[in-house]
Amino acid sequence: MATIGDVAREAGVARSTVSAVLNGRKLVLPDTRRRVDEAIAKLNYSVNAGARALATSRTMTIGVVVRFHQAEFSPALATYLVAMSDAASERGYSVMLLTDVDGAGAVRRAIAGRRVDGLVLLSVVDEDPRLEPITEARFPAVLIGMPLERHGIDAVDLDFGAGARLLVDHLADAGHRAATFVRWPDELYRAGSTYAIRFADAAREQAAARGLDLVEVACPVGPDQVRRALGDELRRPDAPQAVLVHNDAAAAMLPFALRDVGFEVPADRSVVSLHSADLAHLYALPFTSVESEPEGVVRRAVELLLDRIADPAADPVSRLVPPRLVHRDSVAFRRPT
Amino acid sequence: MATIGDVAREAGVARSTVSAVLNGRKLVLPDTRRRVDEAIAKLNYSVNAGARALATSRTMTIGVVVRFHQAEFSPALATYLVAMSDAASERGYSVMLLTDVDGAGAVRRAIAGRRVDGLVLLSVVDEDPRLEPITEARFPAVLIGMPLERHGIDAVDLDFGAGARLLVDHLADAGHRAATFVRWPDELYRAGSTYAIRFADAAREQAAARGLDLVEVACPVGPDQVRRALGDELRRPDAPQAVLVHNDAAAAMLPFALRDVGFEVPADRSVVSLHSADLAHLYALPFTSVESEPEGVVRRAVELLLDRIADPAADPVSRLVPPRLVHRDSVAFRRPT
DNA sequence: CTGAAAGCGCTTACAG
DNA sequence: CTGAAAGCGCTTACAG
Repeated sequence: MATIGDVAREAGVARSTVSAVLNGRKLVLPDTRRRVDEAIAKLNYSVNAGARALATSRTMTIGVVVRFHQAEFSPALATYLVAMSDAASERGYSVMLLTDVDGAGAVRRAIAGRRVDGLVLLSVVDEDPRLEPITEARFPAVLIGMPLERHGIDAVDLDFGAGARLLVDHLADAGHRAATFVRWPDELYRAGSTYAIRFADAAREQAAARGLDLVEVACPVGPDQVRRALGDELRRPDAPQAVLVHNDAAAAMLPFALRDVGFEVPADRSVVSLHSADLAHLYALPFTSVESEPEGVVRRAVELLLDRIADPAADPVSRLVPPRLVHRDSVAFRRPT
Repeated sequence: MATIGDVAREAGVARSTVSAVLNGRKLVLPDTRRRVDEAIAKLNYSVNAGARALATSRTMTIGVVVRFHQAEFSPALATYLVAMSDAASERGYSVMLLTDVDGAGAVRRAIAGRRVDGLVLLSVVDEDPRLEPITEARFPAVLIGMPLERHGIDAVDLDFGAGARLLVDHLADAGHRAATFVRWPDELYRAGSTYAIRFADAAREQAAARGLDLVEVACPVGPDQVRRALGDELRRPDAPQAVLVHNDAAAAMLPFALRDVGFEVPADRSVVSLHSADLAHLYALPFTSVESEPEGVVRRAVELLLDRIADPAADPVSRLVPPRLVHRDSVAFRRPT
């Protein structure tokens, strides 16, 4: 493999001159630049990223720390990772995958080995143990997720609170006065899942404000159990005419549960949901809904991280990505009773 | 951040001595080693991976080239990526994500920038354009997928042919003489999807050998269309009593399609399938089946790659991971007619 | 067994 | 505008 020295020799200039044209610095005579470019092409030269990293102490790679969490909906993870890599490479960065059951250890090692310029943490929860090594080293990082206590670390996430309000308003605007709120299992809230908590809190508050009665149902785990639980709930004689869903498994199974009990949407039930965009696509979910925005969230995260790398001392920033309501005619208008 | 020089000074030895203990070389007096270890602990030193890479010309990272393919079942991708990272880090390697619509370009750049010691290509198809830059540079790489022409590149994949034979045998052993073969859309075969082709070829051959009539149904794309197509097929009066599935969307929708037409498994239909392990888990698929083995395949791929990096001149190897049949009582015994 | 020296392939002041 | 020199943080022969 050719080195910068080979190119310099071929072009009859100093290595620093080659470096100058490589880095697009001015102050190189057009003619010299041309000779260097020719030498580069002739030798098929390409700069050694590692050597450059050592000289500049910038690796031009960001680490993405994925939390290993069987319980959650993993299919969406690939979308986040690919989007991350795409967004990063647009800005000249590469992405290194950091997986380890011991997330804090992975973070610590990544920082210590100086293999990355910054970190993106996926699926951040409240009291996330991965935050400590970051604050300790004052290392550039951004959280995807919005824990209550961010310890001065930048964070970005979909605005789940606003999403909940959008959905509740949509039901209330259509004249509904009560809704079944199908939500995640209790464990998820206890585990500090920030999006689940923010959605539920906002949903309750907005429902109260709009005079919508919320009947909460915590879903079990596992497709069959979910389907059965939904069926039982739908069959209840005093069940509300509307369903508000924040639970990917439930959103996926609801069409089947509705069919099980012979209900049509929106004739028998109005349904709104907030769920993963991947899930919606995979199951072709037919509900008016707010969907996660992996590309938007990830793009913001990468922007924030590069800003942070550029200016480590700037004030910490938290960014909520505004949710969008996608209409799919799953809500019927009810006359106020 | 402390450097090796700081440690050497602290311990009162030469930098080369620190390097020796760092790399576990013998020939360091126990006492010296102890002093060095103490200095390392005191300074919280950790070797700079980039500098080491430059000195050794081994980056200790492998690149994974993911092909961006909306049509396929992406949810499984995350499992492959995480498994890859886990397997790599067990061996002291990191994983860099290489995503680019231009796969060949991504490969070329990764090789040129010397950011990785080797490459793993995901979802390889026949005539895959990413192979050329690899053979051209004689760069260590392994394919996940088994294209007809491997150009001397190592490859590993689940043995889809053996999987097909296992399933066909299972039906034939149970006395079935005919089966509906629900397979992928024609485009996938035309696109050179190696697993689809190998499964279909082996299924046909084994079915012929075992006297099992195969009625082929190429599934459409999209959950609703798939479900409808399956329902139509099941309702056909002359349809076989058995169903052989190789199509993830169909496997996922089949339980619902069966319910749509009021069929029980295995009473009304015997079903066997080969599908993604992630899919099986996500939908809790109740079929006797062969499942993809992401962890096994990925682990083998990483092993092969590290072997290749260690010995670039060794003969190319192709490894088929043996499939396992998981029994779920979805096949009924039929008396020979 | 330990240490001084050269080198990995770059970049970046700094003279000229 | 160009080039010689030092340095980034390691490793690896090679003397001693």
